[in-house]
Amino acid sequence: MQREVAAIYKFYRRHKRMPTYREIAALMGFASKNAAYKLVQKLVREGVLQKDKEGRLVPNRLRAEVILAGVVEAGIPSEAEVAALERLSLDETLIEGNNVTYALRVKGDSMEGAGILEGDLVLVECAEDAPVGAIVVACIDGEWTLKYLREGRGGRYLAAANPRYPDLYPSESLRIGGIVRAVVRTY
Amino acid sequence: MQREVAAIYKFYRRHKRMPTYREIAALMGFASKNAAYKLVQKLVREGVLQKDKEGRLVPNRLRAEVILAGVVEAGIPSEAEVAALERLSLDETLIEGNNVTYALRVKGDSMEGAGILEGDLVLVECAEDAPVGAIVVACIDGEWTLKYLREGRGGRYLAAANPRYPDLYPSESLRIGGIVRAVVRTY
DNA sequence: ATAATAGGTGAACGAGCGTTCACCCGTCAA
DNA sequence: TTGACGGGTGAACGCTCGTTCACCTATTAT
Repeated sequence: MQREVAAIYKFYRRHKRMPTYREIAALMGFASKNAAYKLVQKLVREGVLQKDKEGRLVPNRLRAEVILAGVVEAGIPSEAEVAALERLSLDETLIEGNNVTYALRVKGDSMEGAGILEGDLVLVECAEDAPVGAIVVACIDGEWTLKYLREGRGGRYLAAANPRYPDLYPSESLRIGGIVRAVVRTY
Repeated sequence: MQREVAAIYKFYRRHKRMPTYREIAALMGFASKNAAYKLVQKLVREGVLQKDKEGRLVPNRLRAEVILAGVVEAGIPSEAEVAALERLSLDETLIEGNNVTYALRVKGDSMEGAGILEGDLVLVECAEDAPVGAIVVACIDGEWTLKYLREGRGGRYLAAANPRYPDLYPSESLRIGGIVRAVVRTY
């Protein structure tokens, strides 16, 4: 039972799609794809697999996504509570824009005040413009940096979140490369 | 051109499968799925998309995931550089442990010094024990909280990363619920 | 002006899809 | 002994898939 599910997810990982019933039958050694159909029905009934409304097999979110368990003060949920909780795909949540998203490793402590530390990964959506106040990856006078985008009398400039760093006013050019959409830190 | 590819991969991320030609047509606003077919053919010819030998559209795994583009100082890579860069699936990277991983929303500013702000999402791997020094979700005298796990003469205690908060020594019990493996913040 | 081309529509085709039906055969309970 | 049942086979059904064909514009090159 568990072996069957593992085989299906192995197929999914290798092919980046769920198998057809014919392929499941081959995976399990069945001669008839109907045997695979009945097996899948059983697994769906048990909640191990899922189908979308068109009947296509969909990878179970439990295996692919994070369980959103409320706030810290609520603590770790019991196994019984987990069923009712929302799921969250990080890939989906963090890369939602239509533009290309890059991950950049942060160097230095200039954005420490905004909770962005050295070594963090920032997810940057490519954009040539950004709203004032956003955290941007920008090229100022030929050098790339990660800062707040601010606007003053003299036009736009870059500001660190760390008071030990001065504001940066462009002497020649200020080109925005992208907007920071998310910060990810792993331990 | 880049917009179309992005839309297709956005569909892939949301549905965990590639779209059919009919769905691509809907995505692009075409009335005929043949327009989608021709578009895909062009993209395949350019190597932006791939098909397997059965003619199914296959995600160019290089695009379904985040492009790891080096450090901030290197800036946004040009389209030519992108081909050589590493890719990264956030779901896979952030949920690597064998135990169940939960996402918890952070309340309060007690871990501000560690770059964990109010509203951030912490990914917590369930565990009943944790190494000293780790950031843990723990239940101290019946209350759940997010702190550093420390050890002193009197045994283990919890410490905030914000100096305005006192260390917490358990008067009765200190139960560890999980270890913080990652922090995610979206803007 | 004319031809060629890129990019769209709409209809059609065979193949493969998910699904259903009828049937077979061990196992187990009544 | 009998009958229900779980798990398998094989054939069949519509629907949707990828693919092809004929045709219709605009735009561009000759």
